[in-house]
Amino acid sequence: MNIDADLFKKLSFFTEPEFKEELLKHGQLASFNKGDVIVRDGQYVKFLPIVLKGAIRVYQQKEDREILLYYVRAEETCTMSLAAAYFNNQSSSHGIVTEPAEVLIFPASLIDQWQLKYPSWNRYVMNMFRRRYDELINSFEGIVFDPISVRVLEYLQNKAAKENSSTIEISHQQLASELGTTRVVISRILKDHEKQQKIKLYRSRIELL
Amino acid sequence: MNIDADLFKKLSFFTEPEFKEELLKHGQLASFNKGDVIVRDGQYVKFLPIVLKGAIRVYQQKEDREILLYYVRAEETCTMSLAAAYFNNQSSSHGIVTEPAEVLIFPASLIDQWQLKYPSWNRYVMNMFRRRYDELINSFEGIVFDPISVRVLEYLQNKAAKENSSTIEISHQQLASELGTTRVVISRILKDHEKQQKIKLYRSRIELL
DNA sequence: TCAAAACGGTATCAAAAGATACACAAGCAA
DNA sequence: TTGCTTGTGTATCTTTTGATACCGTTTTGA
Repeated sequence: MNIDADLFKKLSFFTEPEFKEELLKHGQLASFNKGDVIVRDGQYVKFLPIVLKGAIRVYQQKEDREILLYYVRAEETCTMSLAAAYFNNQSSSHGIVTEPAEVLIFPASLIDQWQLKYPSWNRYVMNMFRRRYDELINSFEGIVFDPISVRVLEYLQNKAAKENSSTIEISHQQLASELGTTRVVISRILKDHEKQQKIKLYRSRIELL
Repeated sequence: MNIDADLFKKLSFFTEPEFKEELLKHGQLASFNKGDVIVRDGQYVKFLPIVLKGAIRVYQQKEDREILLYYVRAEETCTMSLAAAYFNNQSSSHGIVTEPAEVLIFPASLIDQWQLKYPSWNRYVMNMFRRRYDELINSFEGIVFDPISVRVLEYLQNKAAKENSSTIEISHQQLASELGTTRVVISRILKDHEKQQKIKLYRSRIELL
C-alpha cells in the first residue's frame, strides 16, 4: 500500500503542505486485527493514533460494568489518548479494535508543536473534542429521558443508517454492553419490538422493518 | 478595582508576557448578578468568557427537563462557548449566573490566534476540555451505576466540601433539577437519610452530620 | 463427533423510580 | 391581615428495570 497517496485522500482537512510533510515523516502506519488492544487503563500514552480505517472501541471499566465512551473511526482520533498524551498522564480508558483497523501513529511529543504551527490541526483537535462531548451529552440524554426500549431502537436505526443496511449483525449480549444494561432486558425488549413488527430477529442478526 | 493586579493573580497560568498584554488589551471586565443570562440556546457566541469570580450554570434544555452540564467557576472558561465561538456556531446551551460573577470577556476572533501563539493558552484549553469531559463521564457513571439516594448524598458532600461548610442552602426542587429527577423523589430520599441520621433537614437548608 | 460455549426465550420476583394527589407550613407582598 | 407563592411531607399506584433461574438451540473447536 502506498502510504502517501492514500494518506492525503483520507486526511485532506490537514491543509498545510509542511504539515503534510511532517505527517509523512513522523507517522507510522500500523495495522490491527479485531480484538487487538490499543490502550489499556493505567498505561502512559506515548503515541497519538489517527484512524484511517476500521474502528476502535474506547470505554472505561469500573468494577464489573463498563461505560462506552465512543468509537474512533476513519479520520478520527481518540480524544482521551490525545489529552492523556498531551499531559503525559496515564490513560483512564481501554481501547480495543472492533473492526480491523489501519492507524497512523505519531509520537505524543509532537502535539505541542503542531498546536502552535498548524491551524488545521488546531481545528481538527477542537472539532474532535466538540464531537466527543456532544456524543456523550447525547448518550446522557438518552439515559436520563428515554426508556431502554427506545434507546435500543435508536441504536439499531443509527447503526443501520451508518452501515447503509437494514440488517445489523449483533448479539443481544453485545447490545446490552453498548447500552449499559443486561442481556435479559435486551432480549425481552427486542421480542416486544418484534411482536410490534418493528424488527425481525435472527441469531446474532436483527432486521429493521 | 484594579484589573491588572487582580487579573494576573487569578490567571497566573497564562505565562507569556505578550499574552498578558493581549489579555489586558482585549479583555473587558463585566459583572453579573445572580440570575443574569450569559448565553441562550440558539445565540451566536461572539465573546469568550473567563470567569474570575462567582459561578455560571451551563445546561441544556430539552422539552420540559434539563441537563446540567457544568458550572463555570473562577479561572475556568465555558468549553461549550469556546467551541461554539471557535466554529462560529450557535450555542446549544444556556448559561445563567448562579453566584454573582466577575467575568473577563474576549472577542471570539482572538481564539484562533492565541492557539498559534501561546502555549499556555493551548494548555489551558486542553485542560478545560479534559476536565469537562471527565466531569460528564462522572455524572454519567453516577446515573448508570448509583441509585439516586447515593447520588444525593454525594452531591451534598461534594458541595459541602467545596463551600467548606456542613450546611447547604438548597431547596428540594433545586436538588431535583441538579440531579435530573423530581421533587417528590428527593424529598422522600432526604427524609430517609434524615431518619438514618446522616443529615438534618430545615427549610431550604440541609445539614450534614 | 461430541462437548463446551455462545445465543436466545421466558417466567418469576423484587427494587427503584416516577406520577399524582393532597395537606400543611413558612415567607412574602399588597 | 390576607392571600399568594414556595417549600416540604407523605400516601398510593404504576411502570421500568434488574436479578435469578432454567431451558432449548446453534455454533465451534478439540
